Amino acid sequence: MLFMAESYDFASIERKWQSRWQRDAAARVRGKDGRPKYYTMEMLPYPSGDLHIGHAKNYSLGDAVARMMRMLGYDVLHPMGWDAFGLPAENAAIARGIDPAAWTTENILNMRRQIRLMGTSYDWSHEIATCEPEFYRWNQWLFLRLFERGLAYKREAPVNWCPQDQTVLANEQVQDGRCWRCGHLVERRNLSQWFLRITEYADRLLADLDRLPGWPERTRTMQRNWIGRSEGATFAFAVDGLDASVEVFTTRLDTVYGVTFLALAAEHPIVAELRRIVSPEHAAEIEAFAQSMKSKSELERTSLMEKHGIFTGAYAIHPLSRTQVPIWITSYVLADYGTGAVMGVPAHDERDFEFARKHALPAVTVVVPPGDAQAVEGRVFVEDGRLIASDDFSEMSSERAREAIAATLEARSLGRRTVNYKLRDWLISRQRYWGTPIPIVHCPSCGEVAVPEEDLPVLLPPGVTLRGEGSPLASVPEFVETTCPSCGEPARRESDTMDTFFDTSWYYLRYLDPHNDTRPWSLQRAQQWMNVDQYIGGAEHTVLHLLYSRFFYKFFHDRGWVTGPDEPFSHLFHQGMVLRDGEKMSKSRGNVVGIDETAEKTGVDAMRLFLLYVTPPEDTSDWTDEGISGRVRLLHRVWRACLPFFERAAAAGGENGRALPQAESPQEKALLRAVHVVAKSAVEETLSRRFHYNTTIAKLDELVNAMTSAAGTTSESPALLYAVRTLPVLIAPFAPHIAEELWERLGNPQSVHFEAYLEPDERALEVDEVTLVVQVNGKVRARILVPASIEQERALALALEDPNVRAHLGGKTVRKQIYVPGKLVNLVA
RNA sequence: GGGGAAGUGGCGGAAUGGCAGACGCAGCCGCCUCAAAAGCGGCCGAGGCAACUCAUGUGGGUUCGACUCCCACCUUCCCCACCA
Repeated sequence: MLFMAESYDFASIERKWQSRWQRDAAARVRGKDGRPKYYTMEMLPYPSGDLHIGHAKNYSLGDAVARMMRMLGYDVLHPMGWDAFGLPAENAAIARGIDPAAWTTENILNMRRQIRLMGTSYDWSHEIATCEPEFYRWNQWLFLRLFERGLAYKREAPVNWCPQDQTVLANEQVQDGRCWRCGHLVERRNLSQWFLRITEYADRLLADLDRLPGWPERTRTMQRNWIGRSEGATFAFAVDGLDASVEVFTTRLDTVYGVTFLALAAEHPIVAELRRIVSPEHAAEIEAFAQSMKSKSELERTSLMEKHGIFTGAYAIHPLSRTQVPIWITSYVLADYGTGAVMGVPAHDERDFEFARKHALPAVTVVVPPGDAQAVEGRVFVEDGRLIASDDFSEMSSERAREAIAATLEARSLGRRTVNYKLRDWLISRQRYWGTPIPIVHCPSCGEVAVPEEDLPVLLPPGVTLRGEGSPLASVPEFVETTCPSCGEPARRESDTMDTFFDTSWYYLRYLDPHNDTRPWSLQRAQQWMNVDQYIGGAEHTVLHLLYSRFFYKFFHDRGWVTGPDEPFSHLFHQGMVLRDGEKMSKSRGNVVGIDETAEKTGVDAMRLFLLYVTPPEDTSDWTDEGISGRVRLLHRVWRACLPFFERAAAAGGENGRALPQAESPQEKALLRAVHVVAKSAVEETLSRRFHYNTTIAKLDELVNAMTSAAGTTSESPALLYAVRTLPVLIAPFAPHIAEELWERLGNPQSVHFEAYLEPDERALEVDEVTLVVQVNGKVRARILVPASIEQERALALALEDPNVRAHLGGKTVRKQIYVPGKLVNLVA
């Protein structure tokens, strides 16, 4: 051997191209050059410190999509930013006695470096960080637009309070009765808080899910369930001995004659009044029960399933039967759903049944199954059926009875048909520092006054000592003490900050126009770029971020700030998690795969290929060191396949040999086909938005195998040269560094990422010969090699000639012949 | 309790009505090497000497033909969960 062949040195190749791409701003959008727009983005990260492998999977996929779409001729906007406000920064600041801004900035610097280290193609000229005044002033501006429309309001209500994080939480942020962030049990507290009236949009948020075919079905279903629409009726029971009534909501008006008690939540406003009219003993019991409910956490009250309750001593009058029913206070009625009171129908509701049995309340059967009416006596029957013992409504079907009873209640002004939602208004106040100050001033005479637009942003005061208790901003006199913008008298500034989900409900619009200092974004930019064509991120945001964003976008649409469809994300894709050797990665387990180490050990091209190859992107992937070494091997094979052509191809000039050559042999034909099979897969997986690049990369393996064996027999074939010249284009979206390096070494002056992707060529994809499977009665009995263009007659004749086929036919007559061109013949005897 | 997704070799997966197991990982054998690594070539679901038979969670069904479609069941994972 005269000299050592140069081997694939991923470290220097990756370093070289990352700095060159950054210098050339290679991923900038092109602007108006007639190409169709494509807005694709990944969910922006929280700057927690280090990029983890889950981010890497998200961005490997997102970057492959962006690069594919660019090479397919689109003007691609692919931005990145930072979800930079939030509790971890504040907690880190408390623990270390530092400024959350400093901690956040440091993390952003590190993670931006790591995202670049992955060789991703983001257009950094659109970068945003939500903690910067030039971003959050527009949070405040948008809040004021919501406020002036009555969609932002302050109200005292029982809310979720996390004692660990010392702040309130939105419903969506309570999981299994615990804080989504720290896992601490959530308490119930009555506090005055800011809400956004998302319930105003409940109907549209629900109905429009049907107009999002580009969203995963499970995500739409989960949102549907979360919104939880139910149709029913609301009607009132008069309280005996009191000039007041209690409204109840029900979806089962057909069971109304089965009511044997009325059940109230402990917080129901009528409870205080009842205490006045009942005996002192009952009043004392009511007080004690209400107190015991108050002291219990939401989880204890609702998830422990034990149904507690007491009789109040008061009675209500059934609006239809005019009978007396006892009024109970129970643990299982929710204060903030429906009316906070329910009609108790033990015979036809599981929960009422359980409660009635425990407290010896009677059950009255009023709906029976069509067949055996006796069968349900003494048991709970929750299905629809035929009514009995229900005055004029007896003998009706449940469905008809619901209509008829509702009509009667409406005619007599006793009630009305109503729709209820599980969705509650979105609580956005947070008693924390590191978030957007709510731009409101509380004036003793004027009430809640909006901070004038010219005074925005209300800046977060710097240098606040954070102790992790109390409301940090409330303890800063220079911040809180102000004058009323309306009357000029002394007033107090609102000290709550916003939930960070406010920031991420519209950040995709700020990306479009990140430096606009007169508006959050311009209508022109929104018209040019919205909607987001592809959004890729984890499934954990299904009912949080993705629902809030839809709400905001509909509001913007109604105000005319965006045009076109009133949904922000036309296509949504959830990538799966990444495990390591079947286990979750965590610092405590010590099994975290670091981006920096991986870049050093295997290179990021191999990492990107592995993450896309190991599973379909929506599935959970398992990171193994052996697995990634398979992708490293592939890249070495790619390199070696191209290596002998560096000098020759460069000398021949980049543009030569781009046309599909004539295949001189079956092997060459197969090689050319393998090239176009990769292209076909890549294009189809991209445009279908299935993104199963695992199959594309498997075909790339096959191509490289074919190139390796072709090189073993002939090194001068035009087909092999064509494959070598085309390979960098094929792999550019998935392994961008090696693609660029090979492209340059093969004599191309311009970046491979500006090339058009290889258009799958039908001539290259077609085959001359196919293996026809011959079945007899559905079982494979022969395989015959035939010309691809074979006629049906001829194929059947050849099939019948096969000795094994004849043996299995055993002389019987063929009753039926199935012929699938290019695939199989089935002879049914 | 409700809803959703999924069950295929030792492992990740491919095939979505037409040759089950592409491609890779692991393993085994060989070549190369003084040796090892790398690389290259081969084998790799089970049974059988073979012809073949069996095999995609289980049981049915539709079909010339089912991993794929339908029904029932089992298992796993995820989400919601006293929402009247």
